[in-house]
Amino acid sequence: MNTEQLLSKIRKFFRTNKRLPSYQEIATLCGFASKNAAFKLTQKLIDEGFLEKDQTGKLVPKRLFALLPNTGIVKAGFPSAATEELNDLVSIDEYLITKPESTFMLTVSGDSMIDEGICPGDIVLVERGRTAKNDEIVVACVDGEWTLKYYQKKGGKVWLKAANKNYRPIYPKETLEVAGVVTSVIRKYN
Amino acid sequence: MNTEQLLSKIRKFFRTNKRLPSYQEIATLCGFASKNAAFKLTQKLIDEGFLEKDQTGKLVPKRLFALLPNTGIVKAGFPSAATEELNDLVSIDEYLITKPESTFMLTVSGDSMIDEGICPGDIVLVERGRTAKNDEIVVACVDGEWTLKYYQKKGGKVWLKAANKNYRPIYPKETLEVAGVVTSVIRKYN
DNA sequence: TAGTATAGTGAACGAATGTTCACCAGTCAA
DNA sequence: TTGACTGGTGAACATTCGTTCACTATACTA
Repeated sequence: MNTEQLLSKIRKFFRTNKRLPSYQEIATLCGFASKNAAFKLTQKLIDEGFLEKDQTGKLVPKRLFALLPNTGIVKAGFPSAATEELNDLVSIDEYLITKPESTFMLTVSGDSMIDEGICPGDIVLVERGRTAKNDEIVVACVDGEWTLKYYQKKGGKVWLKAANKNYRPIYPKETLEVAGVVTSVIRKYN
Repeated sequence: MNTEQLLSKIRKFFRTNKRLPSYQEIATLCGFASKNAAFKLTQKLIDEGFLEKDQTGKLVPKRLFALLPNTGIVKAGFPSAATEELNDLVSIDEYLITKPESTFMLTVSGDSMIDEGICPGDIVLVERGRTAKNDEIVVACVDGEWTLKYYQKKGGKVWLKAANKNYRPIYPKETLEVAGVVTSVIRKYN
C-alpha cells in the first residue's frame, strides 16, 4: 500500500461518507490490522501536503472535495481512466467561490448578455460589495429595476451596456446601484 | 437558542472547519455548559430533516455544503441580508454532479459551440458512458480528433453539428466515438 | 553477510466521542 | 395551585479517538 492508493481510498470514503475517515477506519479501508499503520501512512500524505490536521488531530480535507479530474484542453488529447488517479482534483465550490460569505447565486432571465455567453436560465455567482471595474459584468438596479449588464464608467459618469446588439446602453435617470460583480456563470443541462 | 440559530452556527462551523462539529463543540458554539443540551437541540434538527447521522452517530452534512443562497430570478426582486439565512442553500458540486465517479471536466478550446453559449476557456463537465440523445452536446472523437459538438442521429447515421454558422456538420469518415455527454458549463471570470 | 530502511503488528495511554439518565428552573395552561 | 412542558445542567457509561512505543518480518544495500 502506497500513499497514492491510500489517497484514492480516502477520497472514495470521503465521497460516500461526506467526512474524512478516522485512523481506525483507514486501517480497515486498507486492510491493515493496526491503526498505527494507517497513522504512519497518513502522516506521509500530510507531509506531502495532500491532507491537513485539526488542532484536535482530526483530518481536514484540503483539495479533495468534489474530486473532479481537470484534464486540460479538449483538443490536446483525452483523459483516460489512468489520468483520473491524478492528484489535480478540484472542487467546483472551492474553485468558483473565494468569498462564500459575500457570494450569492442568481438565475438569469432575459437575453441581454447572450453575446457574452450568458443565456436565460443560467446561474450566475455574484460577489457582493466589490467595486466594479470597467467592462465587468454586474448585477445592478437602475431606476428601480434589476438587470445584468456590463459596467461602464468614464469621467465620473456611469452607465450599463448589454452584450446584445438589440439592446441599447442604459443611462440611469435617477439611481444606479451596483449590487455585485458576476464572478462566474453556471449552466446545467437537463 | 432555537433550531434555526443552531443550524446557522453549525453551518458557520462547517464552513470554517470543513467538517461538522461534535456535540461538545456544538455546546461551546451555543454557549451551553452541557453536551446534552446540544445533543437534544441537534436531534430536533435531525427530526426536521436538516441533518443526518452516521451509523457511528457522527453528524453528516446534508445540503449545507457550499452554502450559497439561491435567490430566484434576477428581475423578481433582490436578495437582502435577511434572505441569506434561509434554508435553501445549495452546493454547486452537489447541484451539478450527480455521478462523480463518471464525471470529469474539460477546458474548452475553439468557438464551435459559441452560439450555445459555450466559449473558449469555459469548463464543461462531461459524464462518461451515457448514451447521447439527439441535440445533446457531446465530447467526441471523429477520425482521431476530439471535438465538442451537438450529437445528431437519424436513421442509424450519426454526425456532429456545431453551434456556429461558420462551421459545417462533421460526418465521420471512419470512426466516431462519443466519450461523454456535457452536463454543465462553468465559466469563471478573472 | 551484516546492516539498515521499510511496512506492518499489537498493546497501551489519556482524551474526546455519542448516548443515557436523573435532575432543576422557568413558563404556560387548566 | 397544580401539573405538564420546555430548555438547560451535570454526571456517568462504554466506545472510539489520536498518538506513542516496542516489536517483527521483509527487502534492499553495502
